[in-house]
Amino acid sequence: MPGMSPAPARTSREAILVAARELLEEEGLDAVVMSRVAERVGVRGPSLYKRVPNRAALIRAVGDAVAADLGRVIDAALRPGSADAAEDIRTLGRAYRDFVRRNPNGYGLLFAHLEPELQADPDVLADLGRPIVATMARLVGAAGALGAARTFVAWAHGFMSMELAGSFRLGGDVDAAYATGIELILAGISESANRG
Amino acid sequence: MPGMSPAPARTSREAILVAARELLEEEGLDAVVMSRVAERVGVRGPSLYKRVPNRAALIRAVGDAVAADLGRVIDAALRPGSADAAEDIRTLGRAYRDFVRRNPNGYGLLFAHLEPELQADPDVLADLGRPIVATMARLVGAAGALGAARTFVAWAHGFMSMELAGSFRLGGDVDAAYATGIELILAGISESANRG
DNA sequence: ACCTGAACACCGTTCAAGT
DNA sequence: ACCTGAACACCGTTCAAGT
Repeated sequence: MPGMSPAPARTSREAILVAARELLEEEGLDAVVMSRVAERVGVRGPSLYKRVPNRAALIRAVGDAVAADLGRVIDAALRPGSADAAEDIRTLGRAYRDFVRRNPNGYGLLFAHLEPELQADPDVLADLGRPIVATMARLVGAAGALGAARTFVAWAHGFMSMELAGSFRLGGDVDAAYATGIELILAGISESANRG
Repeated sequence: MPGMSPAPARTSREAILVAARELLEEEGLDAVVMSRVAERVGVRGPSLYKRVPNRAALIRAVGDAVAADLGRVIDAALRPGSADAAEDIRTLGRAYRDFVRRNPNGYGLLFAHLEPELQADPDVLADLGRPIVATMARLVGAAGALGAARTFVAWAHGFMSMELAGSFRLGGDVDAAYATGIELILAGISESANRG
């Protein structure tokens, strides 16, 4: 028949991304091996290169997908019209932690310091911050919003980074420390806003 | 002569660690390749296995060395007898950032989420926190010290993690954001301490 | 148009043979 | 006792040949 390909596609870029992300979460970044990804989607290693340029690009694309999911989580927590911005930040803090614990290795990809060619699109990451800045603006005004958002995000990210790395080894309740941290940051934010 | 080795050592574990750390800082973790480390110390790849069990152990040892250096930086900033604990925390915050910027890839090793076999000794990392908790105890009392230290360290680590990853892309002055963050955290700490 | 096996380069690691 | 080249397994990537 005219228009019929001599060899129909047996997989898709989407299936490859899903397989790579599963492998990442199940066994870590080292397990994301081209031949293993290929096996999961039913082809051989070399066939992947029809859909992705190379392994680094595949991993970057997985990071972009994780970032997109995280963006949806952030947007769901922050309703622009809500009356209580501080409560939105609390909701965001909890949702953020839930997301990271459900996607630990994918999240690790977003802020991995190493090997820039594996890094997700920086513009996508920057966009994650915008709704948080907007919510902070409702809390402390436009002038202090960026600084407040950066402090909150740095704290939340640092906390999760350390929790995932198993760095909380001095005892105490980690759940409680997270809740305390949110309140401490919120207190510091309103304190700083009142002073300046 | 009796007691003389048939083949004298041409390198040392220490030299290997130094070479690996240099390579890490100069070109990143992927550049820490056994044959390249060996070249720097004047032997061939297989000879390294007389001094270190394997690449993962070598990288863990580099991480331990970085952690030890960071520990000295922390101890230098926090003088147990000083009158002003809040000022000690400010000093620590600045010293911490300076250290991370001088050792970006080494620091990245300490909190890399990926590949647990590359992770530095968790007990060594935990010890880094003890003097910080002690300083916080002077600031807010023993009860809130651990929570305050965790919030501060999570923020500082998160900030540096994001700065290294190039995640601050919404404009503004990053130096100022760091200084603001320290004050915000300190304000939140005293606020929380006064309340509870 | 896509898939495959063969091939190549690169790297971690082992080991027998040298000194 | 340590060093080395050869060898092996594994992986990313390319490519000629199939359909």
